[in-house]
Amino acid sequence: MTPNQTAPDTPPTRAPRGSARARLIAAAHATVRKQGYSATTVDQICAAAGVTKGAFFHHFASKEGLAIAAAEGWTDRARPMFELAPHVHLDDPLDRLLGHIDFRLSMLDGPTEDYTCFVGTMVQEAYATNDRIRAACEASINAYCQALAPDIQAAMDIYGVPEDVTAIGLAQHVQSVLQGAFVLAKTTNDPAIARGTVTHLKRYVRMLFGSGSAS
Amino acid sequence: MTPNQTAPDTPPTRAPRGSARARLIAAAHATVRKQGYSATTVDQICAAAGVTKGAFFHHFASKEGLAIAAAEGWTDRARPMFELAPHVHLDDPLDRLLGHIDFRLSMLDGPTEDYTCFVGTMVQEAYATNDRIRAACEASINAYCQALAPDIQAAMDIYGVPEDVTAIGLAQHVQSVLQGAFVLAKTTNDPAIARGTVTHLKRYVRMLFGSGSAS
DNA sequence: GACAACATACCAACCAGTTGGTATGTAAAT
DNA sequence: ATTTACATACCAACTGGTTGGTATGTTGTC
Repeated sequence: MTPNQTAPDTPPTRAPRGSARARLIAAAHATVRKQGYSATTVDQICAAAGVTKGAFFHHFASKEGLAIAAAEGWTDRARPMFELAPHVHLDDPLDRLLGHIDFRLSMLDGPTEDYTCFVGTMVQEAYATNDRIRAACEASINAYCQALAPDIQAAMDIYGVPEDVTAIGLAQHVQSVLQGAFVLAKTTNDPAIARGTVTHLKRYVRMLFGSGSAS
Repeated sequence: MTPNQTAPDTPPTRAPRGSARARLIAAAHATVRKQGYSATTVDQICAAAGVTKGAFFHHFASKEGLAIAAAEGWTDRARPMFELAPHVHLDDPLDRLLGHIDFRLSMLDGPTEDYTCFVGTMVQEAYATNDRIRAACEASINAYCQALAPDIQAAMDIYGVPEDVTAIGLAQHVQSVLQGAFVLAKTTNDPAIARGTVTHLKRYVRMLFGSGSAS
């Protein structure tokens, strides 16, 4: 007759053993993208992950520890998404670059927190107050730019670009426009402006490489 | 002999009466740009402004109230800086636009928190959780784009641009690249990448308008 | 002397992190 | 093939410090 014994065999849908760490990182991604880092509490992350605080501090030494692990996890999560996209199999490197921009453009849809960047959001709150988090965010952004650079370099070798344009510099510009697009999208809570700005980016890349691709 | 009575007549350099509101807004700008909104406490803002909590809640109903006032104050603070810059007196609207980009480029120097955007930082933490702050940030960004649009439109009328490029859309792109430049600068705590990305923006504008200005 | 502009003292809620414990797996010893 | 010993994974309750906000007192100004 005890009221909390609704059924004799209903452990409250506890998450499978061993999944807590991954669930906490995923919960951090979701919650921080929506609310920012400081406004996100450890309790909120635990609730979203479906684990208790004890599990949290078993896997991470502190909230900062999770933040750093989540920044690394963000890179791991993004990598396959970009590497498995269809445009990577195109022959022409410029087509691959433009295909990537189109791919990023197609992601700008749905709720804001579903397409914005975890590390871009977090670094804004951490750059001056927590250098370890800042460095973890830098590493993640840097990995993205480094992944983009080879195709850009190959396109430069074929088509040529104005002097003092570098592959890594243009990759950083791509990343920069995307991050700015996210900020603008947040001001209206609508991806329309973001799509416009990424479309400008695509036009710039086309113009830079002589307005004609090989295909 | 009480040790904290160093001098009989030293009121602890209290701020002049009537300045508290403006000082609090300026302190909010500085502190939020450095730490973000959530990590910034009311006590910190009061300390930076040199006033007490009583003064804070005399002028603002809540922390949210200050945030909204500070977003409006950000627009007021930026306006004269842009309107009084020398390039606004150039005859050619494209020269004025390029002059503005150069002006923004020249601001990318010194400590990160001195050139980044208050509303851009704040909206990232507020877009999903506080619609009043979000709307105040939107208004500030929008005012900037609206201020930029007339020169862009005039340049378009003279030089022409590809179809489906609009003045307001290009103004939003300029703002977007700047916001992205700030995010990238925060990842390295160095404005070098930001300068690179704004240089790409300048090249894009030049190419868009046919690569030759009037002057 | 009345009202605005502050200052001081205080509070309830909240938050990161701790404590002490339990459940589950695993490997060596018998 | 058990038992013993230990390690990992997790949980619920608690705590000390912090935070946004309030209640009340004081000072300058018209």
